Amino acid sequence: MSSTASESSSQNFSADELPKQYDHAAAQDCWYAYWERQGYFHSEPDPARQPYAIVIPPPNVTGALHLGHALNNSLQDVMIRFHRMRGFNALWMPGTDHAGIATQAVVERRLLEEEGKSRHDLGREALTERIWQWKEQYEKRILGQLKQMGCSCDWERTRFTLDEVCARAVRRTFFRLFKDDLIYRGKRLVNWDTFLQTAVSDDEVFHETVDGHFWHLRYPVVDPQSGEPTHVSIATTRPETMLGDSAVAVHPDPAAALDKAEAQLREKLDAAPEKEKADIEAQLEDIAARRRDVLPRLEQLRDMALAGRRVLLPLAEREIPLVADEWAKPEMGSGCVKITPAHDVNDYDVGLRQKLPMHNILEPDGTLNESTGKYAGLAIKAARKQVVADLEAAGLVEEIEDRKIDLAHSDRSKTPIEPYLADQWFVRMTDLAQSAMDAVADGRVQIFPPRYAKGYHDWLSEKRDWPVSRQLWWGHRIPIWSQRVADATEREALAQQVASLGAAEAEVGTNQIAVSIEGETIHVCLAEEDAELARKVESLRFTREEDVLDTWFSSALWPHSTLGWPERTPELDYYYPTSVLITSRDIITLWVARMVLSGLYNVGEVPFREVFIHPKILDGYGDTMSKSKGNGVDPLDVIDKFGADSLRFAMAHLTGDTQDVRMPVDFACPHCEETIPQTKKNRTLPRVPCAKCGKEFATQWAESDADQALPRGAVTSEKFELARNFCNKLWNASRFCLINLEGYAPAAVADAELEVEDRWILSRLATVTEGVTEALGSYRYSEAARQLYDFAWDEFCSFYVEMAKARLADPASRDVAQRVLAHALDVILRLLHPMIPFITEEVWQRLAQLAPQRGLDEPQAAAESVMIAPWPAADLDRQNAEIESRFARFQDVLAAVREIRSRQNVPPKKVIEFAVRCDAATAELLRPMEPYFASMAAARATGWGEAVEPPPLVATSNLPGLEVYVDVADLIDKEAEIARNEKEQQRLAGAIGGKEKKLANANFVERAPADVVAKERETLEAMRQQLAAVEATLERLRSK
RNA sequence: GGGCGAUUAACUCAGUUGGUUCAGAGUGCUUCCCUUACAAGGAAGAAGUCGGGGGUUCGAGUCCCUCAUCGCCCA
Repeated sequence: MSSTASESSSQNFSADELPKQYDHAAAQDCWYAYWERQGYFHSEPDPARQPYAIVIPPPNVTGALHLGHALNNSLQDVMIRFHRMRGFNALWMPGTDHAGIATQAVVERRLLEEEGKSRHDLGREALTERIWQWKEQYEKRILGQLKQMGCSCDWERTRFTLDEVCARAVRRTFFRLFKDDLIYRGKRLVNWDTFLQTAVSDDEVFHETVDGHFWHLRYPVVDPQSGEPTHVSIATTRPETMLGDSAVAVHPDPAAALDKAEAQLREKLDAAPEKEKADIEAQLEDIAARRRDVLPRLEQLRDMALAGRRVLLPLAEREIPLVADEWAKPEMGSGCVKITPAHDVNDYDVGLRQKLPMHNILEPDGTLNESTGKYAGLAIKAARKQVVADLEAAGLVEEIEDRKIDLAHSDRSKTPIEPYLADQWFVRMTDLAQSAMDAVADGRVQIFPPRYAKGYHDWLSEKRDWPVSRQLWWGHRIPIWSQRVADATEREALAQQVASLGAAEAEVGTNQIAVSIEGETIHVCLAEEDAELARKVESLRFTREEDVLDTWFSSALWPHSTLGWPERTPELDYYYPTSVLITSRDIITLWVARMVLSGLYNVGEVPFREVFIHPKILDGYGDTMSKSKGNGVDPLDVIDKFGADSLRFAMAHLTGDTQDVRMPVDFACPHCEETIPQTKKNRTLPRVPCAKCGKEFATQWAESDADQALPRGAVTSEKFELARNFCNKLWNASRFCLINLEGYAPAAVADAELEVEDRWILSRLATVTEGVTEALGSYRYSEAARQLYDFAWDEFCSFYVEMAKARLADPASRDVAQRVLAHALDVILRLLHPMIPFITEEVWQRLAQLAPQRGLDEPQAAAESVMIAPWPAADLDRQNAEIESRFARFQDVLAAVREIRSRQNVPPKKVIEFAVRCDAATAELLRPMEPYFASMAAARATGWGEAVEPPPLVATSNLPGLEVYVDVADLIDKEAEIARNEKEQQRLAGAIGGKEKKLANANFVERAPADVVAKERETLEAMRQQLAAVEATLERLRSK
């Protein structure tokens, strides 16, 4: 449907050439290619212009984009296009993230499902080769999706977190950290994914409550003396871990602990609502009982612990100490607790406090290791069964309780997490975290909405060291080579050798090689990917670390790595710090904080001046959208059905500053287009019947051949209809303009030539331009969208265009009307372009064919594309409060006439007569609008002013200061009019009573500002007049 | 347990420094209209004790306290 800009020639549009419905698909293909061809997306450093830069939060190559991405990227594109139009040299840096564990997990899972192979069957090289293939496929798909959404990224600069440029930045950063002694290796308890055989971060763990058991076990006391217990009882949900126990703990002061627990319960009891009191009281009784029955025994055990007594760990037949530690809770269970430092987070802390040995009982694959003797090789589940059986045989199982257990699962493999002691590389965070906190505290980085700064600070202030190693094959391999040596002498010798080896090109401790000593281990870090040097290091019997870096390590560098750091490129000089980062709140800590600290560390400057955190989209039930729930909306389905502009406008329209927004989700029936609300029930079915046409369609769950044979029902939302309808409205208003611009001749328009409606629309246009500019400038997207929606629809379409019709038909007034119309449309298109780029370009290009020069003061050639047109400046001289209030008067009277027509059921085509009683000034204002009452309400005015007398049988409408009479003698529904007036009488009487009371209140009159009081008096007076008019009308109606 | 958000019409949401006739929009619903830009439209209508309670104030949807419910994050 679109003609390209290049073939622009003056022509006229007839109604037939322009479809009544906007064809989004055609416009999208045409104009995206055009923009790309013209090079509008590309940005080069240009010191003469001010830069505006955004780096994309790189989407994971794990899968296709979802609605959250659509939101995130729509908002970025709005900002980029807005600033590009404002004259900034705008760069949007695109790219994707290798998403280490997530991507490897997906590929590994497919490998297992489709070929029955594990990654070890393939080997490192072959597996990463597979993942690269996956990456190529998805990167292409993701970038294609962004293009379909209209994103104006600089594709020539597309990066990938694992490409050479990013790799170099990662390598250099790691090396610097290493050299600055900010990298160290340590044993830590990590969340171990036994399926993927890697540590996962806390953020990659989700908790689920499952049915489990609580095993109460007995450990024999070694050589019990008389009066001492022969056994201690402990309880566990994971009995197999007892093989790794290092101690049994009892509280050092059980009496005090019970006191404290009791005090807390009492406090809770006082505050608790009635229904919870009984429960708390029961707990208090339990504590009292414990004080009586259990406390003496615990104190005895405590004394035994202090005396260094031991218990015998069954099965392992190992003696372990009784220790006194506060982790043991006298108010719970037996009051004693087993301590397994290598396999429980809390126990790990106890282990450190009590200096206990840490017995690791697991192999990385989740089987028990050789230290467990006869259990070695068993998987956890089997080992558990065997351990329990053996303990039962030994008579050491007291009781087995059923219990709900909170079990951590890996988000990646969906298998249970095992706490596991492993060697990990860490980044020391103390100073780095502080630098990132300072940057936000002193405003170098501003976060919007500001409340999110708190979470950022709280998280950073813990300054927890960052575990950066991942036991994966997909990622940046850690550039460290290590070797254990026998003693200090050997260590010195080796260090010398490393030094000499580097000497040819660089020296140890310079910018190529760095060395650190950890006990008897020497670590060597290389700054560059240098196969030659690496070989030399390896020839000295150093072996390279197998692990790769946490994905976030490379993402953290994104704002400067994409600009070429560590090279000091012109891009880095010019675009860094970037302008804003637009992202969602779940990665403020994971990503934003780390970008700030690494930017400061590497470049010495923050990565961005501002951060905008946008809401998260939930479905109508408040659930997060996800494929696994079946409530995920695919942006491509939305684009297909509603168009990219509708998707984008809807995204902007819902972006306020709340933390999430709800979007009720529907199925779109492929047979009849009907939307069928999605319920928690039908969203998991393979096929769903349409509520309207009754035919069935398939969902994402369709598996059987029969189900898959059905046409697929897309998941969408009715929320997009608002945006689609708006685009269509804009299209049709544009269509009207295009059809009526025949013979347009650009010329300056003098103020004297302007009609009331011209001055009104120009005044409103100035205000809206100002408002939208301000709203976008402060990330108030929904505000900007709403202002534009209301203005374009309710003011431009409903009034200005309607009123232009008559003027366009009259040769005497046609020219000016055309010029103002073209100008107004021009500004509206520019204001809307950042949100709805395709349709605005489509119209812009067509408009150019009829009206290549536009503007009122001094018509000028329009830009060749709206994308590079200048952002409208608010013409504040055109703002005119008097015209606006005068126009509002007209709108009120028009609405009153229409309302009377409607309530009296006047046939649409019947012309009615009306008169308005008002003061002379108002009459003067309204009289010139008479033609518009004719065209917009089929009403002929018969009189204006104070002298107007109501006809005998009349329908009325009372407005403050004026009264509208419609002569409907031949068709009046008298009773309805009486009823309506009585209701109005009541309402006014009530309102007047309230006002009178308020004004009689001395407090109000004295303390409220004078203008407020005066206003109140005025309205009271107006209301009294209205009441009098209503009463007069009633009297007339009743007397007839 | 700590922090943060939300609670306004049947649904999804606006409501910017407390102040006019301020309780609004879109969807849905009701009535009418295929009127020469637009039925993805036009004209009109019904519909809400602004979650509960307390407080500050002449005046509270708006500010403060508190409770309830839902949700998110952190430990």
